[in-house]
Amino acid sequence: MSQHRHPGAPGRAGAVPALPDLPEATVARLPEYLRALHNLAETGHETVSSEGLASAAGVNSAKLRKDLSHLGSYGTRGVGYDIALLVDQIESVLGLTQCRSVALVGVGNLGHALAGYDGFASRGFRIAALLDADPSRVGEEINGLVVRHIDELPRVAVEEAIAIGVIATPAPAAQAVADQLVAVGVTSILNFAPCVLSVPEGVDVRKVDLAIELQILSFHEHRKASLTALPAAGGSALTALPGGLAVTDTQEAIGT
Amino acid sequence: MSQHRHPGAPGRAGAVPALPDLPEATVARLPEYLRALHNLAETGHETVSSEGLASAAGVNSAKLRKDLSHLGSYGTRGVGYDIALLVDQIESVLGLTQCRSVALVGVGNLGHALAGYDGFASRGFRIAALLDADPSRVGEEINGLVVRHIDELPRVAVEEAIAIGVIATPAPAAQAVADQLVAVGVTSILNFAPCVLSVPEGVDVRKVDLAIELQILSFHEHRKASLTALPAAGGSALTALPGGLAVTDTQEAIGT
DNA sequence: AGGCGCTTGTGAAGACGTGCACAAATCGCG
DNA sequence: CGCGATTTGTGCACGTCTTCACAAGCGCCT
Repeated sequence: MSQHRHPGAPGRAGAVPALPDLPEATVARLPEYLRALHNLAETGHETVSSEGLASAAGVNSAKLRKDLSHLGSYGTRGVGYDIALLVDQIESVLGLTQCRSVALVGVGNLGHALAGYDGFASRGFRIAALLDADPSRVGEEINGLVVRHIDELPRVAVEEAIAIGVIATPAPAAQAVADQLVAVGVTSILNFAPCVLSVPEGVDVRKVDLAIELQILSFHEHRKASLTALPAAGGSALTALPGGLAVTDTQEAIGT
Repeated sequence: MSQHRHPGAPGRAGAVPALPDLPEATVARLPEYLRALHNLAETGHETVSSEGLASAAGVNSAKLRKDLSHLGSYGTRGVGYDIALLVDQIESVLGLTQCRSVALVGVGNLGHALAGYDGFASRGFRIAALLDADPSRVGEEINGLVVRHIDELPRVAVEEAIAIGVIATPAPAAQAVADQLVAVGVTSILNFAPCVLSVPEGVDVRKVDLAIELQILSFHEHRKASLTALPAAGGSALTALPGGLAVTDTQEAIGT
């Protein structure tokens, strides 16, 4: 399929030493650390303590230290972490030293927005192709890119060296698109369609469902409402809300 | 703030017995079950086994049974789950029996798409207000809703009984918006801006970062590439890819 | 040079989530 | 009426993740 090759050393110290088999939970947090580090670097910092970086990333400092230790960290006791070095390390581990090309399938409401989202380019991803099955959408130009028909995927995949596929189609079309992506050698898929994709082993699928997030919030909202309503009485009471409300672990309040 | 009340019984058997303090992991999966159940209901099914529902939702059947048992499930041994009853149960637990009003702040690229996303309405959420700080965007009509200035938030929050705030602004503006939302009594926020929000206790924040998802995929892509490249030799080898590839837990391949 | 304060890295314990495997329960059929 | 097929609900063991607490290491100041 596609032959990847890490182009030389990351830039500074030792080249990728090994792939230390990181815990998934750690991998999921590394991008957040990376973003926080970039922010810190832009504000002129040279080094940062685990405490500082942790609060910037919204996590516990012990967790952060353990996460970084997993990738054979480069901190200095009594000082902290060298920001530039750490950025290089994390980017190297995440495989961000090379720009990966993304094919976006489905140029509807959401696809349109994703095509114009500049957060991708700024993190080293290049939207290399826009595809859609609807002929009336083919030919449209979005953000400097022309929408092509999904049947052109095989050619596009080779021409643009597509590494990642993003599915932003309606749910009924998603499985077929996924099959087509897999057929042309894509092994990483980001799925925005509200459905389960079945893919062969070796293909990674991550799902983002906006409605699910709202429903989870709804649950907590419902629970909070019950907690403040039930303890009072049964009827319709305009109870003054007590000081201590419910707490969840989604994100902790940061004092400072 | 807003007095919620579950309007009578869910529709059939016992009214919400209590709030059984579900595990977070379970709560996160309930919406997925709900979607699968709706699909099944539309295709004419009356009941479904844990195995069937599990595969439709992309999870393990044991996990599904345990999840459902947490909310005092209503399955019948030897038969399965009554779909209509289960839908009512889950919707009741998630607090979806009432339609919740959402305020969407930030009508840029992403906000535009979210405003037009019909997946919200179909799951019982109503986008009740569009807000933006940019005067040039105020007054624009999107999907039948007029964009209003963020300073009108206090009035809008009361008029529309806003329960959930969605932040789709650029990162630098997100914290200020969050503060404003909290100030008008919103206790659930869905944040699309790539930054950490600091909110008081009792306020739930869920974050969706599209770029982070891509970076996680990038890591796995990177790892898969290393696994197929390193074991061979050091140089540039066009190694035939072995049969057994890497597997991740994000989503398993479904054989059937 | 030596001590002191600060910060990292990590062992260990606890909390949480997952999956197996099986007993209990229900239905349908002879 | 009883039996077998089927499926739920769950006790238990295992693995993963989190958090605490502290020793080891580093730089700075005297």
